[in-house]
Amino acid sequence: MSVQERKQRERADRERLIVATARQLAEQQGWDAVTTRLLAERIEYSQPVLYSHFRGKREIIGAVALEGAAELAATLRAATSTVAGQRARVTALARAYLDFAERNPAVYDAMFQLDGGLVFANEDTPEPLKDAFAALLESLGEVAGDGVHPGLFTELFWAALHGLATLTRARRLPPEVTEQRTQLLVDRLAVL
Amino acid sequence: MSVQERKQRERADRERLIVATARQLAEQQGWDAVTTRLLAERIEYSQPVLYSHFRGKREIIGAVALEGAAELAATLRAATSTVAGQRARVTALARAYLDFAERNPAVYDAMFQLDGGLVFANEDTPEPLKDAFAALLESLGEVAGDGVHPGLFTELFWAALHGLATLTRARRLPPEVTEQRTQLLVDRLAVL
DNA sequence: CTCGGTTGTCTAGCGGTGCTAGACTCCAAT
DNA sequence: ATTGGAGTCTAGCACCGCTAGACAACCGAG
Repeated sequence: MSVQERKQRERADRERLIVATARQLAEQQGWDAVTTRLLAERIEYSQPVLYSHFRGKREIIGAVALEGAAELAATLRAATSTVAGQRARVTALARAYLDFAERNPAVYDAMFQLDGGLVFANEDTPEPLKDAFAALLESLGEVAGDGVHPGLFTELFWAALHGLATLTRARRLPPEVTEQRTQLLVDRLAVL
Repeated sequence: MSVQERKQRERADRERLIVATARQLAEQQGWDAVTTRLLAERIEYSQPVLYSHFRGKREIIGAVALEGAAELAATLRAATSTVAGQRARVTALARAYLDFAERNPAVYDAMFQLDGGLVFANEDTPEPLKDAFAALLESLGEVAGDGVHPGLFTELFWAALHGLATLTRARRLPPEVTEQRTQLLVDRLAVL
């Protein structure tokens, strides 16, 4: 049995290598550069090996997205856990979110811009995605205001953050005043 | 001279045909289906003709985006011009924006999601794009609140609308409660 | 220790993409 | 009527995601 276990372990290692390499490649040269040929070359296997792990390129993107969602959730919790006061906590959350999107553009794209074959807002949404939303909800639910559904409020706040993140990164919004926009967002949307 | 004028006119007509066909094709079957081969077939010319009008596919997307921006600006002005009262006007604006994105997903993608080679937030931003932002500013500037820069406020409100539009259409947000989210957005962000 | 069979990997190639070089046609001006 | 240039087309390049089928490597049975 030990032989099979070793093979399974090696296989799992290789799968992680594929995802990590795809992510690295995407962050360095953009998702367009992540071709199955180049990816295969980087992991030092031939193309068909990729298809023995994933159904296709979209599933590889999906795997990167899930990894990113877990990181985002952890990042948000880390940024808010040590901060006292609702206002400061929400501000820290917003900054952490926008910062994550700016520092990991390819991962952010995999999660929200590209088609990774993932299902959202649904009972069979993958756990990391639900958890990332939960991380938002933890800080935002308490500032939703009276009579406002915390989930609905979180959705709105999230959408605003997402809009800021994508439009800024696509150079549709001037990046110099990001901080002012963030302040305004927190001031207006949150009930403190 | 009349011959050259006729040729120029025919050329301009054909260019409009290309853009209109690309848009129609994208709305019907998605941008993935807009291949240069299929597009050429639809306009009943060969592929190279496309490249005598545009540098490449991205420029065709850009042309659709500009057309869409002009329409969006007109739509927003039409939706707000007849409405009395700041609150009602801003609500009408938000609904019109989200409605436009939902009814013209391919055009919306061309403007904000895909790479159409366009420049934003810049002095040499194409006129229709600046005008679309101006249309937002006209209704939103008056509800920015004291001491808040109208342009900055409009950017934030726009980002929130954009986030709602994209996340809803990508099925990242449940569509049933769009109206509630819109109401909450207007209530919180606008100073009435 | 040999041998069959399974499991894993590779080479080669299919049908598609955006884009373009070079041949050709057709027509306006001489 | 001739000719030069504008306009269009055919054919093909290099690349894409993906896969069939050949081949090698290894495990377990005799």
